[in-house]
Amino acid sequence: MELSPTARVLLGMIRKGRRTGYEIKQLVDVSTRFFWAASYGQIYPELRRLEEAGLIEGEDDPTGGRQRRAYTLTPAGDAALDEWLRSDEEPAYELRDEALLKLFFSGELTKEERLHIVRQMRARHQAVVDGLRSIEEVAAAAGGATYTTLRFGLDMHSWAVDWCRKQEEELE
Amino acid sequence: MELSPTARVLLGMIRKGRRTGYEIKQLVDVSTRFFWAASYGQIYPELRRLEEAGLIEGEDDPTGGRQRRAYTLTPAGDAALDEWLRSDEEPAYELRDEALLKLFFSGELTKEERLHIVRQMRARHQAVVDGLRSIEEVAAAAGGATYTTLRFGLDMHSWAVDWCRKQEEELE
DNA sequence: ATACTCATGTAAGCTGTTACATGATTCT
DNA sequence: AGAATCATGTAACAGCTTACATGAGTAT
Repeated sequence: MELSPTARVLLGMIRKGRRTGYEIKQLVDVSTRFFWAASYGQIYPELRRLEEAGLIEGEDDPTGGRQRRAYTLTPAGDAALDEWLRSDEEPAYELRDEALLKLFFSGELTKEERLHIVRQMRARHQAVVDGLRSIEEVAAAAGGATYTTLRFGLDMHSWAVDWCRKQEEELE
Repeated sequence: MELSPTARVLLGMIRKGRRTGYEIKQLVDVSTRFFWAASYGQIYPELRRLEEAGLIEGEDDPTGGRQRRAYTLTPAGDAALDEWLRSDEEPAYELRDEALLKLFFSGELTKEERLHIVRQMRARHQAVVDGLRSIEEVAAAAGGATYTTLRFGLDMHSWAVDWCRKQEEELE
């Protein structure tokens, strides 16, 4: 059972506990967002597809008159998630960094302009560091693999901030 | 003049010298690929659009009976490239790392299985390091901004390799 | 001969975002 | 009363990859 990119994060989040599409979106935004984003436009249609495929089971669960549908994994969904987690295929890795592209083409710019690009780049990484730090305590309490990945993000973007600073010093 | 993502790399590559679509693809694959990829399916249609928009100028330049079309920047294209390079907008940054997502959801796996994921992740980063090292000498000779960005890639993925190794030690 | 590289291009399909629409509940 | 949050969903569009098609020149 080949899972779509969004299906991977949905199954993973649902295994952590019974979830609605809305809750999954909130969770993604405070945890995997920096290396695996998802939007409502992907989440809701994909939840329907996964239910049709028998990997998850939805149950209407309104709060008052407000509609709500919560999902749990079926045994097939549980197996599909494990199969993906244990698969040997080379995991996808994709990066798109506009600041780096600007830097690549900055050969004909002045020193000040190049410096400006590096500062933009540093600010970008710093913003991610700040965002991750603000949720670090919660993640640290949860501990385990969740916290490990957050640490990776924090350490990597901090490393990038340092790299930019060094670059700025060289240019000054 | 708002440039499409692919247009940015095309204009930048063409400013470095008169180029064909094929040459641009080769160049991208040995330079920006690790932070900004492009495929033929994007390159050729976009070259046509940029010519229609008056940012580049194409000239037929066959080698024997083999068709070939080489492009140069128009003054408008040159200005558009500079405008983008100097713009103040927050540069886009996007990362999609499947290994990290697996790690995030690895809470219910055994230690061996988690170790396997980290090793996959390390191999992934190591492959990029190897790829970049193989072109390092050429880039170092060219020097300047081109080499700086290659160094960033080399240093960042080397850092990631080290991070994985530490993680592996902790798990062993 | 045949395989590889040079060279251009398109069609189908997948993935994703953005913007919008709808409506209920809760907080100030 | 009005704003924010909870909650679901869709339509339009943007961007990209893959696979294929075509054909010429070059190296083995």
